[in-house]
Amino acid sequence: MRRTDLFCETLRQSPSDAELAGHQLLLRGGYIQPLAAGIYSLLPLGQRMRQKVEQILREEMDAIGGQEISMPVLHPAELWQETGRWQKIGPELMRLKDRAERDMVLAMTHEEVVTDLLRRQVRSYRQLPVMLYQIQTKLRDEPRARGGLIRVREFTMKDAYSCHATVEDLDAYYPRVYQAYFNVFRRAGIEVTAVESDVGMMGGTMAHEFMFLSEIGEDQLVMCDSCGYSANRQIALFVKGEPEPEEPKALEEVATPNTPTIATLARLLEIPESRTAKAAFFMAGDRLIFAVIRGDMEVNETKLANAVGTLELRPARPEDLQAAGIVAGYASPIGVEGVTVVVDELVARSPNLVAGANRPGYHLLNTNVGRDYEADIVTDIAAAYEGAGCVRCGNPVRMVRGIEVGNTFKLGTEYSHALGATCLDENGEAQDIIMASYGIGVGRLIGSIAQECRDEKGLIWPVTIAPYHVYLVGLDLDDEAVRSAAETLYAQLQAQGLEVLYDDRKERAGVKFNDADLLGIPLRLTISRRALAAGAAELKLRTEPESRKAPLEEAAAQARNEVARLREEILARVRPEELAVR
RNA sequence: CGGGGCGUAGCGCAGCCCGGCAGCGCGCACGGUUCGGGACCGUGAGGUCGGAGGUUCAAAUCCUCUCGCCCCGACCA
Repeated sequence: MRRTDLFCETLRQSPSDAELAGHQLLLRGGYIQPLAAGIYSLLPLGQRMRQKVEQILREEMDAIGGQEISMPVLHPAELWQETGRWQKIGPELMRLKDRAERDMVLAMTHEEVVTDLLRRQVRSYRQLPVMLYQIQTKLRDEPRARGGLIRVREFTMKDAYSCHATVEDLDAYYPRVYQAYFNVFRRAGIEVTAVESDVGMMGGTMAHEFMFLSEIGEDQLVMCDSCGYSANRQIALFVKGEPEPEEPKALEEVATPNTPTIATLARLLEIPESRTAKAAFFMAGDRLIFAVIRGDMEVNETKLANAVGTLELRPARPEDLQAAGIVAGYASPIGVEGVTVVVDELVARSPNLVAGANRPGYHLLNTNVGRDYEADIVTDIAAAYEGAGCVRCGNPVRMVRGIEVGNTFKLGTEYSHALGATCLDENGEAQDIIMASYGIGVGRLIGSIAQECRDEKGLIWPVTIAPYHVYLVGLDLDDEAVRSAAETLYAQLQAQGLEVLYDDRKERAGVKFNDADLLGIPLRLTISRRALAAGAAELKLRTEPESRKAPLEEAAAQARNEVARLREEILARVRPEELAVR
């Protein structure tokens, strides 16, 4: 491709509404163009990268028996009503009506449709297993799109669905997808960390997230350097330690003016925060959830939501508390009616905690679960924190941030049961089909790589996904001899099977070099009067500061070898991976 | 949805308080000089000042409403 023909305008300054470095570079390099918040066009360079990533995805999915299909983006609402997600999922699901006023859905994922396919097509266990995948547009009305391609409202996702006659078959297959996922990310040039995760709106029994570790990530991960335990903070378990055993003492009210927080309370009473019980309030629909946790810990909302069996948990507002007669800052479940009390298991086994007296300015000493109040649910609802004890080995864990670039879910029979997708087993009995779903966000992956693979001059793409292999800089092109040598080299490079972007513009050297760096093409070749005088082209890796001379007649072959070497370097990272489990 | 910020030429910004000709840099077009890491000189094109309403002799500027974009939080895969 000649630069004079390429639809690509590079910017010297990045648009002011771009925050992340990777996003800025994608904009400056002319890879993407925003249309609205979280909605982007891919320009030719961006589209080429998407195709590179998609090709890797196809190869890896095909290698584990995947068959590519294409499912609609527009769905009738009935299908989503059948699985209950029409009701369960909030405004994130895009809904619309067609001209006949029928409710429709813009797909955010495709479990419903693929399960509908199964119930129409599959009758016997002999037709299973089957792995179907597609690379398709997804729509999610994110409350807050941000970070360029990292978090968008419309995006391309590779989603795959495996369907099995037995749980054992799924269990045997799942690790193959897991391995294929690692292969995909490594071939695309990045390392990810797989962690066990919450099943969230997908439902099901086991899930992994493939996290690209990055400071800009929005997910928090718990990692143990000692034993390798890793989990999303949403579900991370940890060791809470044993409270000192103590005989229950008599309840006692004390005046504690102006101590609405645990910190002020502990200071006033001169006790550690761990000797207090903290109340936190959430709404599950119109049900008020009264969560009780030890004063030195935080509530993990995902654990709490799972405990009460809801997808929609939101912090309670002052008016919610007022309606229930709860005094914020001085609340405890003692004597409070009409709410769901969820007590962290650590609180349940900690004697004599200080808790609110349910009137302003007073607390109760020596509260004990079971004696002073009853819990509707006792379970683990505490959030892991930096330095908490690892659940597996007890050593302190570390909190890191990550971007979820892929996920895998064992769905079980959640969808097949709801939609009646069954097959007959060996005994001629109808069984719900066992399913799993697997996603990888293509744009998010590219955005993550852009954020990671760059320097102060611009992007530095892994050769496996770079839009072009070689950036051919032609200088002094008004000199006929140089121009003809450049044209010849351009043709030779292509004849070597290389993808070449040939900068034949009437620009000064600095402009072309800077553009080459900005665009992040792995290999740069320069041909100029000076180079020609030496009978050579100059060859430079994007990652190296200096160029070297390559005799003209060898230049194309050397370039091919360099690209092959870069590719092998990346592919050498592909290796077997053990399933991460708790 | 809560808090904060910003909408002026393709991009980056000034002008707004204190109302009075719509500006600067980059980019773009043309001419010339340059020519190996974002050159220089000259000429030029390009703007319903996000939109609507109001105040005023007069609004980019003041007031009201509204739309959009960004950041933090809430939420979410």
